[in-house]
Amino acid sequence: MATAVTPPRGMRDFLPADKATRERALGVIRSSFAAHGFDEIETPVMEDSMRLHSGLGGDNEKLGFAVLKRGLAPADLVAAAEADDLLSLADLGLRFDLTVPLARFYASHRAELPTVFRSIQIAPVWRAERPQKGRYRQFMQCDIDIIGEAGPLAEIELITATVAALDNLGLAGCSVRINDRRILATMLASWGVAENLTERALITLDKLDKIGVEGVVAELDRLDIDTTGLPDTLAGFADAGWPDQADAPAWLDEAAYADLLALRAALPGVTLEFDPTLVRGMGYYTGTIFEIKHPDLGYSLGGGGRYDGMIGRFLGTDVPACGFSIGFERIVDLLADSDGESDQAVVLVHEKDADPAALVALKASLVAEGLRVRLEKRTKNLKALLERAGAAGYGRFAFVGVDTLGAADLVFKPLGE
RNA sequence: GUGGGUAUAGCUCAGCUGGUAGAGCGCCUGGUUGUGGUCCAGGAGGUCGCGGGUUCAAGCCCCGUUACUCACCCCA
Repeated sequence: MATAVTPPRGMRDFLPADKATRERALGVIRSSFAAHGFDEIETPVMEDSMRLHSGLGGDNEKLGFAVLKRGLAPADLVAAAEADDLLSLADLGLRFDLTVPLARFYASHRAELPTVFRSIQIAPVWRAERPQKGRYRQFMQCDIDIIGEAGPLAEIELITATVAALDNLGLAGCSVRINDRRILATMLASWGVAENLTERALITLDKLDKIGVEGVVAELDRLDIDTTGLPDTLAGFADAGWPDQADAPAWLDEAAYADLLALRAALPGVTLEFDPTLVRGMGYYTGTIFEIKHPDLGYSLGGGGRYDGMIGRFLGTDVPACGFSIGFERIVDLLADSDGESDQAVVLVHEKDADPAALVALKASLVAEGLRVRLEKRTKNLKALLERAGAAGYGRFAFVGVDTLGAADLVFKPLGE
């Protein structure tokens, strides 16, 4: 049974009903973004291996699928093994996100793009992770990015467009958690955390809502970080909300926090939650970071932030950039499968020996009227056939008999009875 | 990378303390119905994931392995 007819691990086939739901959702997201002035681009699914492993992808770099160089000889394998550098056998890799390719794209086409470029990317990415619920090895990301805007307008436009897309999908209850890398940096510095431990400390801090204050303190202790007084500070995070600026805690970076307050004021229709423990894994973020939270899920529906340093890695001169990504697979898992039957889609049930030319002519006349038409050979079990057609979105059916000469002779009945 | 669960017909799953492989749905055939979605009868379809072992005898017990799945880590 479990033969090799299943798709590759963590990757999926989509049946017609799933595909229809996905395409509908993609259409909503695409048009929502476009309405807010973003323009869609496309880049190759592979990038140069060196570029993917330039240190910008954080831990995701380790999860990249590498593509072997063509024409490798056994001696090449031996040499790579001896040098302990297997990655040298690959010159290409499948992209693990859409941000690194975008930075490459922008560096390549800057002259042809507007000063402030607002991009849409809706495309699959690949990560060699262990699959589980809501996690796949091939998945769609829906990214919008604004390149060339250093001010808060970028964040405001990104959050507005993303929230609009979620609203248009009918997804209720989502909120946006927000923080700033500068706040995190100042916080850790105020605790006296050494530079080389900040990454580890941030990962630990990120887990506060899962392992609690005691868990975080214990992990930080293990990193040899002085945790005196920390339990009180961390406990305060739980119900911190938006602290009063005049009465701000000592660890809070005032300038960065003022920027966040300005964002909140500019986004009155959006549920923005300030969360000083929001970290996000990507090392390339430099300023604001945000994540979409859904009350029913333990993982985020998307996220993003400002990455002002990244384009400069490819271009030589720094260009400010900020992006927001929707995790399409996690969104679509939440959407109802409400395909809905359409009266404009009809099924013609005919006998096995019906004349093909007559059937197709009949069908063509209905198609010309704007209907969607499927021919079905009559089976012994009509009920099953009709139920499947109904599930596929067809709303009516009619029998084609020997006395059916044209569309006018068809008697349509509703499906889904 | 770590840990748990599962693997039997096309699909969903039963299968007791080891003793000749089962159901429902779907599919096919004949009849019934005759503007038809009903019902009746019959039929096809399974190396029980794969490889070893224990036993007179293994779908069931033991070891290994692969795949799927859930959780952790991390992430969308």
